[in-house]
Amino acid sequence: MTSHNKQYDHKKVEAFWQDEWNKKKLFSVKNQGEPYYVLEMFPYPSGRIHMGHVRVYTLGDVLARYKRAKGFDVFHPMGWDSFGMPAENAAIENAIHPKEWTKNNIDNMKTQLKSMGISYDWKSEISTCEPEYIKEQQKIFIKLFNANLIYKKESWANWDPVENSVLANEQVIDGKGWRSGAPIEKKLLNQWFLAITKFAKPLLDNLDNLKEWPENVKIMQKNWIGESIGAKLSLKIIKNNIILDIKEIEVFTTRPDTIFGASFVAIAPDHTLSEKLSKGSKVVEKFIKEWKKSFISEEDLDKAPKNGLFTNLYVLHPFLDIPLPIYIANFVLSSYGTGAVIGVPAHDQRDFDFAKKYDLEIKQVIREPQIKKNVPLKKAYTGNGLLVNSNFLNNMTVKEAKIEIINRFEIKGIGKKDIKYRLRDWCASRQRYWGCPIPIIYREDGAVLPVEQSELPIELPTDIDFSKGGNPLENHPTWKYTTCKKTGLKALRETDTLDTFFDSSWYYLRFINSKDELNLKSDLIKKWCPVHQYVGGIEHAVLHLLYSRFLIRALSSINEIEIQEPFKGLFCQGMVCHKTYKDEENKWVFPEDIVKKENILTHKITGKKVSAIKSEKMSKSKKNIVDPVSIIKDYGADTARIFMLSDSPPERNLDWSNSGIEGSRKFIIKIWNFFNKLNFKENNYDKNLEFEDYKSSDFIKKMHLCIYKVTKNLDNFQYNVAVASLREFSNYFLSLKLNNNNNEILHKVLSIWVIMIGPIAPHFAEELWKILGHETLLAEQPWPKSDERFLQETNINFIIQINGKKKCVVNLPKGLTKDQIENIVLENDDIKKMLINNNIKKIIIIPDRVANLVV
RNA sequence: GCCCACUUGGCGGAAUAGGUAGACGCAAGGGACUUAAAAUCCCUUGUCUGUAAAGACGUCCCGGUUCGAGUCCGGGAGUGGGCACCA
Repeated sequence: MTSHNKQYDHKKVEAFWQDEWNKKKLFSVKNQGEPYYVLEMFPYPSGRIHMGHVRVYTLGDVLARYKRAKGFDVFHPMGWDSFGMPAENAAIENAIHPKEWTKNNIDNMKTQLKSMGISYDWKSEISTCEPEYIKEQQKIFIKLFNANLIYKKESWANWDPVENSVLANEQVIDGKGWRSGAPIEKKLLNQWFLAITKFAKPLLDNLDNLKEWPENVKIMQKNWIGESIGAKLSLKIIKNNIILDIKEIEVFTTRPDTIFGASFVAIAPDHTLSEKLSKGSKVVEKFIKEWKKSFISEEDLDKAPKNGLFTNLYVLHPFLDIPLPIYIANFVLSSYGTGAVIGVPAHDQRDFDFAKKYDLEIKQVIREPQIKKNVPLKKAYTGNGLLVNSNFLNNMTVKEAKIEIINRFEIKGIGKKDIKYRLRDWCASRQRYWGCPIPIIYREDGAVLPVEQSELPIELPTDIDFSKGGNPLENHPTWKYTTCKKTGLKALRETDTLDTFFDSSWYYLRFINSKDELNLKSDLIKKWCPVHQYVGGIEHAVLHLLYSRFLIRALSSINEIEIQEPFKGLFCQGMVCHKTYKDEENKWVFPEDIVKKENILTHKITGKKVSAIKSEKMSKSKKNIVDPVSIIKDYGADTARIFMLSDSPPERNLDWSNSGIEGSRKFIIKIWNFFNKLNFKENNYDKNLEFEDYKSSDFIKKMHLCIYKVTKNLDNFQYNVAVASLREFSNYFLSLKLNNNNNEILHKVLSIWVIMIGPIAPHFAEELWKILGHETLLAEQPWPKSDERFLQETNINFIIQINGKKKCVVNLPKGLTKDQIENIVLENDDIKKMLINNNIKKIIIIPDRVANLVV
């Protein structure tokens, strides 16, 4: 038994129990019970965990421990997303090899993660830069290559001149590289693409079946895939004596109903016609050249002025026989639809802005229902209404007109219904060293072939020189030179490596049998997949999660795997935020360097005045980082965990505060002191619980209510409320005036409470469990069940309202009839007084809840 | 510009099914203990009126549905996040 009144030594306690769990291999798969795969997004090994990690891994661990207690066979692995840019940057800046840098970081982060006491099955650890992982990934690549789901094409790429590499569009922020910050230029490159657009429809449709995904993530993916139902339409070019071999332009429009309002056609600067025109025209050539340089984010472009260049060409309006001018315009994207649009200024805002600028006709063809007179439009009208000025479409609704006009297109043989997606194929090529090599060779006779299986994995060369810049593999003296094993012909290796999103698109499959050869059709994968609960940041709502969904579908379409979706349940946690401060020179200041005197904030060292800005996501640049390693050292993992879980709902942002972490520590010490005052003698309990003020039945009732609440809260991811419910009940037992501290009921109730705090503060709970005299491990205890009988109230507080406002509360037995209640209400003295000058018009009675008198 | 989310005391937040708004915590104030401080414990704390009893108001704003709205519907404002001009 633990000695009394000793200090709670979190370092000793936490290390001890982590060791015990480890020795007993508690967190390995048991192969009994219903399988439950809990996975948190694996980290990039930056070298130090941050508060965001602490939050997400705490959330995942609460779930894993809770499900284990509930009898599930929990699989909870952890690994490393270990390829990527920072290792290469470190190599350049600090002359350390990426492999070594990454390995050191993993070692450090693993130690830090272990200090948090998370219930990982470390046996299954994986790292995406290891040869075993690369090998399996290259096999997957070859499968997709052979099925034509990976292909090479020339395409505009975002060229980062500092990194000498291509960035995906979504990796470009404000026209700059998301890591280098360098302005991005357009460059045409031949690159590897994954055919995600082939799966646009099923990826979209199956979102409806992801019942355990947050609605906002599904909406984001839906918008990202962006299905548009419209029409494809061919327009004849007239008065064409410039380009003779192009006789018509194909446009895609989602609003074919507005065709009678069309006043121009706009094509993308890289449309075939634009390119042809540029060869014969200096003006066009200059316009396109400017467009190539002016790569800025699409968002900025949205706000930027619409620019266009008249081509001196016209198309013929298919129904009005009038010429419509063709413009090359900066707001038309070649990657969407056909790269050409038909401009209807009255009913599309971009077309409206363009028409205003170039003085084109704005002809309204849909009447707004509210407005009667024909007032000139101030902006485009995109809503519903009846068609006007539209010949045979007049008086139809938008919906009817769409159907009719497509009909007419088909009769005339100029167009038809068409569906387009805004989703683009996934560019997976990276001109970098620290990534998975693409297992392809280019033979001297021109053949492009996958590497033979027996040669896998193709590993990176270790002797690498970063001093030249550019693509290190391309620059390596020997690595790329090889021969074709079948023919003996000379060949060159592909020197692009894979986007790290590829690595993270299937890693959850690798965990399952991390050491053996990957068999995607194995029973183990069928047993554990899809992942029952995936936890991670909302920032991955689209890319990572959509790519993962795609990869499974691609493999499943070629019969390589038998699951359709990677993640059954998804939970996205909020960011960890902290106050930011700036001094008078507008420089960020560390919060710990600030002193407060009479409500004036000053810098501890410089003495300069400092002002609080706001609470923002923790980031190094804003100096509002709190280091979890020192927090765990000073306060302990359990205190950090309790703080992470209290107060803020997991899906919302959490504000770091010192008083919050202090409060969590006080709670632990308070409970600790209480438990140390107890003195249970096993097998010698007093059966009758005696309190000065309470009946034991109340105590048991409250305990069952607590079980009910905490269980429900955990099931609903309301971890903050679960902590509150546990504190609420602890406030109750802490306040009891005990006559006897060796009581069986008390022992039982406290044991149950300790089991329930287990997933939240696991080391602390083990320690309390020991104080209670148990010789088992708390982590192995089953979750308690609340007994319905104790949740039934015999009396309820019944509310009496007058005109919907609460007037008084009476305590009534449960189950009274409406008539009985009405009598009681009308006989109530307070109510009688209030009714003296009023006539009752109506009485509404909801038994066991409320009565409302309408007067 | 477009899309999404959010808005409840001094603060973080709670509130099955529309039925006692403010659980739990933080901060603040008062008290006890102490030579003193820290720690701990006890009390108070949505706003307004009132000595009090009590009453009125109150979940971003405006309107609606309802006997009854934090909760449902329509419109608006503010804050945060995302974005690839998606025709």
